[in-house]
Amino acid sequence: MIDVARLAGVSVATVSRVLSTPEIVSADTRERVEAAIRETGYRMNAVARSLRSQRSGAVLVLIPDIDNPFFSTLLRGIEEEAQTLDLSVLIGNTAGDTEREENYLRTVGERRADGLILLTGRLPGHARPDRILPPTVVAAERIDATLPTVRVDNAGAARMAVEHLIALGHRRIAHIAGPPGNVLTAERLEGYRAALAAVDLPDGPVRHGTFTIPSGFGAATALLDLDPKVTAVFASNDEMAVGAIQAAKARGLDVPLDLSVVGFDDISYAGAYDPALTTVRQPRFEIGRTAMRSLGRLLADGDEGAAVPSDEVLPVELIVRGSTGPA
Amino acid sequence: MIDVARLAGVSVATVSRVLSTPEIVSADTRERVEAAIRETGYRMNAVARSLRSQRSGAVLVLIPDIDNPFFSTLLRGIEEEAQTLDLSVLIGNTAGDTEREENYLRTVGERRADGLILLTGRLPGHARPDRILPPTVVAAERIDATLPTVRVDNAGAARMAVEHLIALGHRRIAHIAGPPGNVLTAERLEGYRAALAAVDLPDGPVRHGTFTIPSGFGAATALLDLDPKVTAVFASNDEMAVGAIQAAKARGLDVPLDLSVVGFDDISYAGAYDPALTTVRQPRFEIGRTAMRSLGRLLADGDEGAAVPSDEVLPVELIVRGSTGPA
DNA sequence: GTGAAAGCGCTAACAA
DNA sequence: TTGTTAGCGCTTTCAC
Repeated sequence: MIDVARLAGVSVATVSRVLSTPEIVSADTRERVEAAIRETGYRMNAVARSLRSQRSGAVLVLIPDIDNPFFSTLLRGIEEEAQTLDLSVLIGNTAGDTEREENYLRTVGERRADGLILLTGRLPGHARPDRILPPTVVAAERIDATLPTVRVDNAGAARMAVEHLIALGHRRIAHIAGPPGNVLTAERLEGYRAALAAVDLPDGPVRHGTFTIPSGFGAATALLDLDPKVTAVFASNDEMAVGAIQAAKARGLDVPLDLSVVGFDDISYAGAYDPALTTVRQPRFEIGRTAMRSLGRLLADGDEGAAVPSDEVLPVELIVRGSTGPA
Repeated sequence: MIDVARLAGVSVATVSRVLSTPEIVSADTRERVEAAIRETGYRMNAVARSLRSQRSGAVLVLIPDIDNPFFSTLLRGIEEEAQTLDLSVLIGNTAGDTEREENYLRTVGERRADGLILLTGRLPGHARPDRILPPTVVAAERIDATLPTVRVDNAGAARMAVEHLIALGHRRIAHIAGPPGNVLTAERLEGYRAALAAVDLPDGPVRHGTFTIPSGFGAATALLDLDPKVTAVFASNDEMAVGAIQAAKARGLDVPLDLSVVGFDDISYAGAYDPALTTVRQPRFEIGRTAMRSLGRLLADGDEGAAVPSDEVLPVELIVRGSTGPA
């Protein structure tokens, strides 16, 4: 920077101004400085800037499993928006490990990141209420009413899925829920029940899975054993729905002729499966993008904006494909 | 740090030593300082350390599409190893956009990152030979003989896949290749031809796709129209293999009874598909991990290690599942 | 083994 | 509008 200043015949302060607030520099000087920057091939040292300005210009994304297509799309949305905000994205794959979470949180304690996006579905640091979190936005799940959140209406979306089955004439509709204790599990189960209750249908059988294909297979097998008159299954995510289809095929049932199956999420290969999966599409990319946008606002506003934690609910869409048909 | 020093009755220099090189501090002082750190809840400012030590402690990963399961697993491997090396991972999703690539490269010019991992399959900056790249490792594809690379033997792996078909008695084996001009396309095509040549079989028909399901569908349809006597297809990746299976089903062919299909990559849902896909598994996680490990070494060694660019070739594995059977 | 002090490369008062 | 200067919080000689 000293070199640039010398070449342009100005002080380093002026060079700094051209870089951060060009509008307060006279057009003439600005051009001279810009020419000097080009000529010297000068690149700002972002670390020095961060030290002085007390902002790292980076955000940390805590993600349970980057390899899960659901989260990787969220991440892509985050990344896209971060780029337009000129912020860097640090990733922290926690693999559900609390210790790793703690490790990564240290990162922001050490000022490597200014803000935090939580995709982990739970509060870090054992939710210790004494711990002061940096500017934080929660995506995909509402885990704390005091934190700004971007999510979908899971209960409403589940209800939409089950109403689709009801409209097709199904009356005995089973549910493969997620693991007990999970927020998503509870909300989607609630939506399932609400849809049935709305048309005075009794609850069908319910089994819990773990959001994986094998668990969906197992749950569907149990369900079909329990009540062979079931004609439709609503699974709490697409993986379990695929497992359910496999279970149906395994016992010689045709999907959708003998059994209709609806999933949740619309992961990328839902449409490629045979039969193509009817499911509820979450706007994952948009959720990520919106979360990043909110965090950007939070960082720009200082502490003011944090006073009113936002709760943005994005719309879902029912995608009807080949895995559902008339009862 | 001043507070900690005061509380422990030492100078800030000693606190710094306890943090970075504890072994040169006497056990007694060290304990006093550590106690003071705990008591004050002091956290090191990583930015100040970076400024002083001229190392950001971060690496930048340039990735074409974070949403592609192939790349997200690579990224997970990178992340995992980075964590053990105590390095942060910055992601740059380029979406194949040269301008974005340039933008991200600026990041390292600005000293936000110390090193670079390229998953992009091409040299950034229009491969301008004048440009000096920071410590860089290339993963998954060999794009430059002067850069350390971690990859698999694509030709050998493709050959392995085709030999599997030959062993099953197939004699008329078609190939769905990737887009022309692509390194992977060329290497896998070469392996396909080598396998056939080794047993004096003529080349089967070849069509190019774009590594997507629809392109695989289109290519397989064209192939089957062209030569109905084809009994097996080797696709250059799993997505196109799935497309090929869909094409076969669409014309009433059974897989694997009428047509055997082999893919490449073993993406996560290859095993979930119906029929489950026979494919060549790339050790994606290991590739990422190894690339990060190499970069870590590069960063630790300074410029010395860069003299001999490494080329690590990791083993692949043929995963035989339901999509292939006897001719 | 420990302390004093000089920066790392910027930004932001404050002056001019 | 521009320059001077005092740090941001650390690490690392160089003394002692």
